[in-house]
Amino acid sequence: MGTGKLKRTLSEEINESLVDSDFNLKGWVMHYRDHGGLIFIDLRDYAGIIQIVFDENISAESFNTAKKIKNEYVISVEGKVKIRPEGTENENLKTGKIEIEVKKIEILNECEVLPFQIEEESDINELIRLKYRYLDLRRKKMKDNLIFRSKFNFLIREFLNKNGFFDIETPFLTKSTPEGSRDFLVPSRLNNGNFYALPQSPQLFKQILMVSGFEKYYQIVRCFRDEDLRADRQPEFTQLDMEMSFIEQKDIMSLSEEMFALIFDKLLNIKLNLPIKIMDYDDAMESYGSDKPDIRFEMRLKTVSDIFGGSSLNVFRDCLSKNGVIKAICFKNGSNLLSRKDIDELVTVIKDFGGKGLAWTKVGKAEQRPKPAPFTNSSLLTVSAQGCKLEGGIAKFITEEEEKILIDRLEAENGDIIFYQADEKKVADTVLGRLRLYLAKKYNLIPESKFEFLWVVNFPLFEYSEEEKKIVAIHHPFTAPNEEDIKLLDTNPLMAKSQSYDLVLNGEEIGGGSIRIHKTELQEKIFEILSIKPEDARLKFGFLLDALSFGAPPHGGIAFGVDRVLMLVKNVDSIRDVIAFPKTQKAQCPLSDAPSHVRSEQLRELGIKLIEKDKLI
RNA sequence: GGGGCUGUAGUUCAGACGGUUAGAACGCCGGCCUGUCACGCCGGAGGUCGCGGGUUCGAUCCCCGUCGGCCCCGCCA
Repeated sequence: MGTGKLKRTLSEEINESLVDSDFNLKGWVMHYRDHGGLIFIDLRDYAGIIQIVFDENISAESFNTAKKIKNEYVISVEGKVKIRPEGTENENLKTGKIEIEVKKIEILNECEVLPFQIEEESDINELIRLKYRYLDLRRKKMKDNLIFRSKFNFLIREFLNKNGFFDIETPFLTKSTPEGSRDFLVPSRLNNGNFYALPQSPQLFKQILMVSGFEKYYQIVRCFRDEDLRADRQPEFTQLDMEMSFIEQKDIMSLSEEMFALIFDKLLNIKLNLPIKIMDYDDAMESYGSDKPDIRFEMRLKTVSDIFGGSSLNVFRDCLSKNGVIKAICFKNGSNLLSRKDIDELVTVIKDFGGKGLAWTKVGKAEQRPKPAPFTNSSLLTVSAQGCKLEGGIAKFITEEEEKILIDRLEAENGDIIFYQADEKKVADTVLGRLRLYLAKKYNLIPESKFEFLWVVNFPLFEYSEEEKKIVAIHHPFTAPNEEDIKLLDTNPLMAKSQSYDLVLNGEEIGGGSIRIHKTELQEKIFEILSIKPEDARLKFGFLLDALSFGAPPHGGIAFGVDRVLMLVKNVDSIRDVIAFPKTQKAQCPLSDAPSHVRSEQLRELGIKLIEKDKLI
């Protein structure tokens, strides 16, 4: 007996108004409850779950077939929609007020015993999840994530199409792009000894499309980087890549904002406050010790170098004499949250962050008490005008005057702890910035349900690389300097700021872009500063330089990390949970078993001979 | 390249000073059950304790190595 006269209906389409109508449903057996003379099945299709009932008095034949059913069998049933008997409704199900009384059933496919249960509450080992990813993706959470992703992509395409953008594909088999990461290489059979590189991003091609006159380009595109993996890094990941001509930084920013506002509104029902806040790179580093500040909480870094000009503390004095800085953060209520042992452990943490040590003082309530005799070693000496005093740690090296200004500047109150870092500016900033995040995470200072966007702008154009002993580009070598900084290129290029912008969400960089250089002369000057020889530039990306010389319009763009945005928005811990078929930390795919050996003929065709790694020169 | 956590039944986890037969829950198999919904009840099967070596009378447990998974640093926008 088969089903099939009726058109298939999805579980979500069935409701109480359809009582006594006949429907055909197809799907997977989620739960199977055999009560002897009555069998219940929770049938799952992609849209949801509905209960179906087999009663031997309604259809003995169906009932007998149903006896053979096990979990995850694929079935097709025909039956009537019935209101459930009073008292047997299931409030946890959208379809919990009704059920399907089955008249006909067909088993479309059976299912082996599962390696893990589909709706297991506890976390299954990720290796097993990935090996049986098709089963993992049957789980509601994973399915929801991927369906959300699909809607997200659709909304973006719709929005950009409405705004005059063209979706144009760019090659995957291409030439190494000038961004910093390691390329995935693809050997060429027709050109033995030569290799394609998979694109780290479509950077050069999208600029060339601007030269071609498309004016507005976008692509939701795979990018490849052969670097070590992290929870938020996969070797292949997806960017929303955009480029526009005759445009300025503020236009790209406001378009991006509009797009995110639409996404948050339509998909999450959250209204974003536009415009998104903008912060200078320098301010971000100064106040948050990071170029991607998490502004969901305060605890800003403060420079206190001036206070300690004449400090009796050797570490501080030495640091200042070497042109270093002293920075501090105030950890609200830290004295109560942290034991002495916790504080000591933070010193180890700080060293992992690259700091030399960690100075601290507790903030206590000042008491009216007689001043101790001079030359005592008590740390309870000082009393500030704010009714607070510093105690413990380095307090004994801090004068009353210093204390007063410190407490003021850090807005410290009774019960707080102040942490200090004395080092060269960049180190002090980043170390304290990381401590800020560490403490916030550990002591739950971050409002989890909040979404805080932030633009970080005015990045330096260059930085000096100690490793390479030369000036390198912060963004990429096609980033345009700020107009007013062009003159600095000849005098002090490291001071020049660029027309670039990063979009940060909850302390994670989710996108970045820049206005590009569209004049050959300026581009050549940049190469010169980067010590890239003209012949090397030609070799690597001569085709872009050529293109720029044929009437390139002013242009710029931005790219967003789709996986990361989805990870944040869906509040999952890893981008693997928003990617259908991700790889393990060793960049392997347990499902397909890639990467794998290839046949020797394949290698011969490619002119490739394998040698053992330790025999490499 | 480095640091941390981890690997015991199909799954999630217990476990022991180094000492009889390594446990639980869920799943699986068999049986019973007409209102369940993570159904229930009765019975049963299921283990190279990741792999290799060492110490020991004896190792799942201790030591060394190795492989895998996850998190992080380096690396990477």
